[in-house]
Amino acid sequence: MAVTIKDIAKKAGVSITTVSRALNGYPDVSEETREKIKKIAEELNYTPNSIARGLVTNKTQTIGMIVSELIKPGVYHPFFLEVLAGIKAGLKKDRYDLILFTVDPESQDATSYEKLCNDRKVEGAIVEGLRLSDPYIEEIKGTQIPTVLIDIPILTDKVGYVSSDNVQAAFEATSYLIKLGHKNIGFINGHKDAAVSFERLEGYKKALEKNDIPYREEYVIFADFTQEGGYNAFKTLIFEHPEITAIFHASDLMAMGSYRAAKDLGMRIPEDISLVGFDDIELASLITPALTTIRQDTFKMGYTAAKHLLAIIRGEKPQHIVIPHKLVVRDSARKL
Amino acid sequence: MAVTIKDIAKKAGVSITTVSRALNGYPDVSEETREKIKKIAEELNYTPNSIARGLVTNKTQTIGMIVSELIKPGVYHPFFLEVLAGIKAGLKKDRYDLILFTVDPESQDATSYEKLCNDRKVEGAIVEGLRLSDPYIEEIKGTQIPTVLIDIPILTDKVGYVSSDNVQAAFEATSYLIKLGHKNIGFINGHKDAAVSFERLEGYKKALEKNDIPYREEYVIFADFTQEGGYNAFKTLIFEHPEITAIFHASDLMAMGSYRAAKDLGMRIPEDISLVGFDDIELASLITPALTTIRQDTFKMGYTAAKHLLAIIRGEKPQHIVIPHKLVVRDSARKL
DNA sequence: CTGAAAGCGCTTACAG
DNA sequence: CTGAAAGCGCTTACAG
Repeated sequence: MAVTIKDIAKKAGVSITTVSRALNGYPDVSEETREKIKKIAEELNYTPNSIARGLVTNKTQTIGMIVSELIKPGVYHPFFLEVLAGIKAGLKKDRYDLILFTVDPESQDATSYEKLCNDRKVEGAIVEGLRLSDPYIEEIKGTQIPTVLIDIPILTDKVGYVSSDNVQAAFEATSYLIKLGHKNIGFINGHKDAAVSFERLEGYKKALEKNDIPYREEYVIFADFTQEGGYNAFKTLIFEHPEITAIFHASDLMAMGSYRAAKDLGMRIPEDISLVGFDDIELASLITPALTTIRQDTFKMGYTAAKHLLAIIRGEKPQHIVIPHKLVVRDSARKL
Repeated sequence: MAVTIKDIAKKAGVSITTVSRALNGYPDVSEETREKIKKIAEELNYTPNSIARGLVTNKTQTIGMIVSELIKPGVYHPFFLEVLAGIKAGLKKDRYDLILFTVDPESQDATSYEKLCNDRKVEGAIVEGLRLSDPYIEEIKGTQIPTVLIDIPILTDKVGYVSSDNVQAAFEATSYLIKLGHKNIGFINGHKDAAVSFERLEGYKKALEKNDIPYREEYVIFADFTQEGGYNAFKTLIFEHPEITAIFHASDLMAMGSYRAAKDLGMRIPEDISLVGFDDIELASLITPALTTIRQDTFKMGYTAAKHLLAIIRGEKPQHIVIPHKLVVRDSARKL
């Protein structure tokens, strides 16, 4: 039904070998023949069968994107879309296509990471949103499939990763609060199943330390990145430690929870409590008062991840690539 | 390198034909042979080469998802993620994989719809976010590729679509405002490049008509679904028609723009102006006052689109499938 | 510059 | 119940 090189060969009166070579731009075809073949291909509206080509070249021009818990309100998903757009942009020039896999820890399908990738013969994969406890993590550490992770620190001879400098970002956010005069600063962190949580905690501690403010473990709550989690954490923090005047959050969603909790408790932002978030989701600039937060360049993360994956596929050495972030100062924190 | 049926055949001392049949569950293989082959396949950690299979069966177990303007703040993208999750869920049982294509009108790549699909030999496609003026629209009307559109009304022998009942939804939203006592009701609509805009306008008109309220064209502004668009439209509406007491919006994002504009103008919601949105994005329940809006079951839209596409691929007749919506009453509209 | 042939890893009549 | 063979649509040494 679909037109093949055989049809073109017949019509052009040449062999399929020549057709293949002409169409693929090999130099050893006379210009005349090439032109004729190209014209016929055009006329017949020929589309090469990528499946057949894939079978022989063992290249599929496909990379896999593996996302965990796609719509659960989790770590990365507020900006999954932008990362995705970045990836697509990064793949475009090399004409790679993207096949999307979604997994979730509960029903991991008993499909191993390698199997997932091999089934579809993807040439490499970008992985996002995996929890540290996910079995895929261990597998990826040992895989030979070119892989780039987003926000998950694994570096082997085939696996690299892209992330913000979470330590530095948290350091800046906390330092900002300190500069405003705050000393009793709470930290509503993400869950312990995300690498970024530990990195951000480290940055938070560093900022305190640098300013000679003692670290108090009870000022830190591991929530789960969600609004609900932030809501509860805020209440706990404020009830148990009313001396707290500012809170840094490891996600904007949790900061939103704090907004709601503050409102419930009759506290005003930033008059009664200063808040800083992390992510700069759309909401952050729309809410009143607008949220001061860390903006990650998520499009660039995706773009860079794609480009780096392509490089690894070409044989380059995997790296950890850091994407710049930025503290966006708005109205949710005040000078003490 | 990778293990093939040949390896299994050799090890089992049978032909590759038998291996293929045993592994694919054909009945005409002795249980004994089947068991042996299965065990060996397991041992060798065999993964069938889907490319090779695809070449011979001419089935790829792949469907394409085509999204336009992925990260431009557009019509559908606030809930792209949920639709996507729904699609993945709908595809899961039949073990179809999803390949994601992003297109945008400006750089349509000169790649036709058919070409896009044929290149990757997808068995069908789900299309979302296309503008009515997109050239793909015309192509899709004539395509033989099984296709399901989201929110774009095209129905042929191979193409079906899934949408909310936008007329009814807009009717309900407007009627709700009328029931609260509002008579001068503005409508900030989406752009004219979306089918839903016309449907929602129709529903708005119908509600007015049913309640003997004359339709006034100047109360309707076609914005572009974005926050910025809503912001400007709100100001225009309020400046030119200060008698307006309520505004229905064709997207929550535009309603957010109205929130901001109202604030700038020193108007309180809902005391001075009642607002109703459309979509029920996450923001809607988080903002103060919480936004009354139409919730679309976007996960279900995706799920249904996927299931319906599979049905079309199996030869069933395409349909227009309506996904139920719901008016979610919150705090942004008051009784007059 | 061009073509015949082998082969990628499968599936599927066909024959036994 | 099993196997030999053809074929899916390409690419790529190899030979000329």
